[in-house]
Amino acid sequence: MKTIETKIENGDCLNILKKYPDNFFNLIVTSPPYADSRSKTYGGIKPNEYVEWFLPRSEELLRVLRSDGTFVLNIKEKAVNGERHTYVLELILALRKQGWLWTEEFVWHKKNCFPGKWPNRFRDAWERCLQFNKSNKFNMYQEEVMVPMGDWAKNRLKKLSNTDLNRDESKVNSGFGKNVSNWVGRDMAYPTNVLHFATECYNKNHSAVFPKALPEWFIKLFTKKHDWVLDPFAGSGTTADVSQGLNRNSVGIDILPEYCQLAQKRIAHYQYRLFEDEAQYESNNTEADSGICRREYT
Amino acid sequence: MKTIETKIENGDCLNILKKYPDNFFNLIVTSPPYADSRSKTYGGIKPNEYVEWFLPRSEELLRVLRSDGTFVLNIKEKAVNGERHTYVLELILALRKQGWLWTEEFVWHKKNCFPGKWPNRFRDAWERCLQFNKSNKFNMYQEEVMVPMGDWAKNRLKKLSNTDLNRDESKVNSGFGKNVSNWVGRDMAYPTNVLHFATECYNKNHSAVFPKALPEWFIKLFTKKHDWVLDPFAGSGTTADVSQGLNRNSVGIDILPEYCQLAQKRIAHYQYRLFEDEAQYESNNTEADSGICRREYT
DNA sequence: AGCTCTTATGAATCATTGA
DNA sequence: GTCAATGATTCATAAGAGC
Repeated sequence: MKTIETKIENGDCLNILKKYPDNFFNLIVTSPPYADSRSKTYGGIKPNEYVEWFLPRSEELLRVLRSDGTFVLNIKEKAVNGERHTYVLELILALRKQGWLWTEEFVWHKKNCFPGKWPNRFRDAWERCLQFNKSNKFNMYQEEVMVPMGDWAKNRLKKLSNTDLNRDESKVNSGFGKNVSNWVGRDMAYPTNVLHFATECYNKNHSAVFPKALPEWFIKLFTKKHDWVLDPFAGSGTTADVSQGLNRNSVGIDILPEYCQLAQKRIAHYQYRLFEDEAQYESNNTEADSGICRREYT
Repeated sequence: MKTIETKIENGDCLNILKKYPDNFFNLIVTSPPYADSRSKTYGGIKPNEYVEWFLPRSEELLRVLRSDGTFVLNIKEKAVNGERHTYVLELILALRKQGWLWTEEFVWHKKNCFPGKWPNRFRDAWERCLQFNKSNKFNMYQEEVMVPMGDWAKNRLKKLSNTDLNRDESKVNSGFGKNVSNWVGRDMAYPTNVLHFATECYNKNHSAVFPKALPEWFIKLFTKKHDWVLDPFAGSGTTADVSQGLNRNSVGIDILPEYCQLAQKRIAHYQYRLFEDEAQYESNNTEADSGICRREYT
């Protein structure tokens, strides 16, 4: 029986990370503050200053990441003066100069993107999930994110409506039945580099970052149990929460005390639920208060 | 009834375009030869030389495009030595320096992408469709590409609740949902910047996989009938073919004579079919104008 | 368990107005 | 003239309640 640690630390990751040794984390997955958004609540970095702001922090990330580990960066540039800003492109180029390998770019398709209408632009329904590595020998557990084909097909068929049929030209033309026959006999399929997740929109009083499904997918793909996961811009602690649920150790850092408190509460809540479920749980409030949360694993 | 012109020209677009006047085309949509791929069949440009090769040609494109026109570039970087190459990012930055505005990046999600398995990479299921403009006052006919609303709308609009009327401002006080009655009776919605098209894989002898649905969508969105469409890397002539079918004038340029012959044949065939089925063709067109769906949701 | 119906809200963007 | 705040526009999802 091993213990899972879940730490929430308050401060700028640039400073906090100094405490951590080289080559420690197996995965860094984060959604940093986007340029020029939430300027009131999150210290708003200007698009033109974004790369300059980011690089010292990514330098620390490069140090604490293991050589077989992975860094996943969820980000999307906004429209400025009718154009997409280029700071994300410049960031990718700068990170490569810093020593990172730009291994892959996943697309997160936001199925329920924000509504709106403009004369010269459609709604933005996707974000980048940039994968960086220190070496091209990195750990990847592809089987852990395989899609069960049978269930998927069952669900898909059940939910199939006439609107779906109208929208799906290829199904109409090529015959849906023919495709179904392809699925028979195959249980699991590997995914692609396009991820389809909806943003979470339940009642929340803080600005949501990414949906749990997003870090969950990358944690499964790039780590195994008892590995260490870092989120240097933790926000309300989604990554730490998910890591705990998947039996991964994790560290979440955020500069705002309010967010750290929220994250702490999420983790504590989880601990409490566990406590109820399992009688032999040994309570350790001292550590929980100091930002460490232990979870049993059998 | 006016005449639609469809020209196929053999040669390097860098030279051919010199014949064309400034501010002539309403839309340029193309899928240029990707760097380092198809090197045997298409004169393979090396990734490191790609920007340098592209810029003189895009200079001509900038000249022949009208100031209210749009340039759509379908492209995707390949993995080189385990990394995504950066030439597309560099190209975007270079095009901006050349005077283009980088207005938007659409994602083309390839639903039936090429099968395969690698130890450190999933299948690549998306490509970029980069939108560039000469000014932020460009023509966009959004109604032409509207899609049916989801099933949710049917139930949602049956009864207007009071919460719809006073949606409280959670983060950004945007006064949302003030007039839900606007939705009643609507059955079409505007699309997003994520496009779901299947690749056409029936013609194995052409190396370019450019499904008709892709240029079709952009032609409908950015041009009206009798406008001029250019594809400077026409390949087998998909853009010209589709333009003709949508009653747009077009010019397709390709450096390979074989491709030009293929394209020529496609157009002739189509013309013949047009002549035969004129009545039916007109009616189809009316339907298309009223919003037949070419887009899929997952 | 399942299913239907209700309801809140999400890293949005542009045009206009005001300082 | 540049920058900042405000108003207007809008779609799809999942939690939760009810049956």
